[in-house]
Amino acid sequence: MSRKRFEEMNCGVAQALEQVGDWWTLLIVRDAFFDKTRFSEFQESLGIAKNILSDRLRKLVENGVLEKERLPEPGERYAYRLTKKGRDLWIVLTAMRLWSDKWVFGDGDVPLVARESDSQREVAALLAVDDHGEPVEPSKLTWAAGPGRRRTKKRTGRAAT
Amino acid sequence: MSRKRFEEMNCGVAQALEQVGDWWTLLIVRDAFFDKTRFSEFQESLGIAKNILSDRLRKLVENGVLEKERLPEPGERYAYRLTKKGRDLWIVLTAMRLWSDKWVFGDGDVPLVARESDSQREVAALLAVDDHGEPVEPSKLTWAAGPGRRRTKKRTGRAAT
DNA sequence: TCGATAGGGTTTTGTAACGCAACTTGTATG
DNA sequence: CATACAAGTTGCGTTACAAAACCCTATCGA
Repeated sequence: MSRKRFEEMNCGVAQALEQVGDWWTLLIVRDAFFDKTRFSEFQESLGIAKNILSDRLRKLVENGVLEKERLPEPGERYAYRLTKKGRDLWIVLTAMRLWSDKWVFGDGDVPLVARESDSQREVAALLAVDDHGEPVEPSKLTWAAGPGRRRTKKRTGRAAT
Repeated sequence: MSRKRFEEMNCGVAQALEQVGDWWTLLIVRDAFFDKTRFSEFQESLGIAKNILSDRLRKLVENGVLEKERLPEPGERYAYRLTKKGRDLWIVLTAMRLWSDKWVFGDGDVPLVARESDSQREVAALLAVDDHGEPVEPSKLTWAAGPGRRRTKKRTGRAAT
């Protein structure tokens, strides 16, 4: 049976998974942040099968996360670059990396840090802020329906965010 | 052959994917944030097959993201609750949700918002900060090797973060 | 006490997705 | 002309996933 799709789920997490929730996709995006642009660069770096890489790159381009550009070099050479939408995934990757730093690697075993290039200050955490940039206390957060909230068809009640 | 594992990749993103990068896993965690605790609650909410749910819950418990508690109720009743490690995934879910709000739903179609319970202030963004809580400029960020950085075995050079 | 019901799974079975290797295409270079 | 390389495509075998059916334990109701 085909893998279940999350498109119809009225939930941002599900939608993000739909576009980048694949095993390889986020790693390709991560490599793109490291200025990798070429098919062969992704392939070597990730050890991914070529047909899988081909498929993922195509989907990423379709979804507007990457853009494909033909290079003026000899032969059929392409560059895959992050779009604005793709660069906005930076925060997702950072959230995952910080979580792993804390819970998988632990202090002292962190393999990679992000720094502001001029000041060399390190990104230590992500802070939730409101629309004025004022911090919001994470422990006090609750969820509420937004303007685009749909009821699901089957159950009238609570869940199925 | 078997799906490639990312355990050996010395990269936080890969490690996070290894533990919660599955199609269903993050959605289960999301439901856990909505105070769902019971097998049947997850199943109804997600429409997931019972064997898959069983498998994912087991792995989440193994990885310390959820803990399984036997309830004093009649029958074999269990509650699955987020551990501290699991609750720390809040930031990852939020990052994905905000990304989708911006790039998939768009303004006005956001299905869900997070608010501080007393002030009702809405989480509008995530801000990268250094260890003093001072904001870091995202556009200026670069990556650097951390203390736990390993070289990969096969290629001596550049990549394989 | 015997069946019905419910939660929380396992087993079975089919299929889609994955992974590998081999092949293809287009363009340069020796 | 032969070779090399990038960027795929094709074919094929295996695996993991999904759906449905089944199972086990426990309580409740008659």
